Amino acid sequence: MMVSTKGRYALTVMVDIAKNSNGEYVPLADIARRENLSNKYLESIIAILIKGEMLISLRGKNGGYKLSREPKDYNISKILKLTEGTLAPVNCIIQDGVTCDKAATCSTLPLWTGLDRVIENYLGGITLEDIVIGNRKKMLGDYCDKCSAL
Amino acid sequence: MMVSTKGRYALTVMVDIAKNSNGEYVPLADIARRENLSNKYLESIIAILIKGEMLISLRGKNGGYKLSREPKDYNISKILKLTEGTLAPVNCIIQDGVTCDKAATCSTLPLWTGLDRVIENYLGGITLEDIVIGNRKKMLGDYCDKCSAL
DNA sequence: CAAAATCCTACCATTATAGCAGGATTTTGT
DNA sequence: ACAAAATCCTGCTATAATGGTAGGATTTTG
Ligand code: FES
Ligand code: FES
Repeated sequence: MMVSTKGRYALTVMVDIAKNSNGEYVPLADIARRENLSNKYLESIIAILIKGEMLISLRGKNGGYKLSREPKDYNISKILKLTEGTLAPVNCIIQDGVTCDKAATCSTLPLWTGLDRVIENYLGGITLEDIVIGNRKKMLGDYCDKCSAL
Repeated sequence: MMVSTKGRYALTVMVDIAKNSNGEYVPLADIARRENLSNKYLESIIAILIKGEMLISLRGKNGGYKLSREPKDYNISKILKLTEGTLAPVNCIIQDGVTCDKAATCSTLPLWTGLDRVIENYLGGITLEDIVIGNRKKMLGDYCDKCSAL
């Protein structure tokens, strides 16, 4: 599994806030109830999103969380990398680079590098807005005969 | 991490045998020495490859392992799925289908489905031969302006 | 000043990962 | 016949990651 519940719930939270905040702060309890997720677990995930400046928080009464920008200005790849640490398909590849002593002679490395690029290109090309409005064409694509990646 | 050492080593083994067998059976110890991997761990991984009919084994003196077909007839996606169990990027998606009670109303599901397809299309389009001969163009690709997935 | 809400620190159970050990079995070459 | 070479099988183990939980401190509003 490449994306754990942490990353998945993080994205769910972002989508929930995008849909339910009208410039207002959305309380954690509301999100947890709507998405049927653990209050406490969400709290720890949201903390990461705040440190990564994906969300803005406000304490106290009428507080909660809201987006720091427009949905169209969020890139899914960045949201997932923030929470998951990396989206690299193998340990030989870390964010922006290769870390493997066998890299110089490894014949499978180009495969992993290629896979990493395909994933990054896909997720990097989709925005939070695409998910909110349900842009199925962009997410599910239609067939591309040139590179057969979609 | 989407592909653990199990899948990575499995692929390494396949490539090693493809390169070093000339129709002969290749002994485990030789593979482990060449690839600098644990004898015993490889043994357990190779057992999976045999059950999945990726390799043929022969016991006793002059025994070892060899490919069950031509390198060009192995699809990387299948090799990795066999050893990893699944390549699905999230738990909501299992081999050939969706398993999530929220699937019907989930707005992020199309994203995961799309990602799954992109991965499957990439890995499914590359063969063991591509890796053995170092077909960098196919693995690393050149830019596709239509779907931007490579 | 109380209620509503986030923030912070620490803990914990379960599962997956990455192996290791030892002996049983099969086959070949002499 | 028999020893050497090799796979096969069963079971074990240490470490890390996952998926949470608990409890209280702090901040803000009405
Ligand atoms: S084993 Fe790490 S790059 Fe190939
Ligand atoms: S949470 Fe499983 S499909 Fe969206």
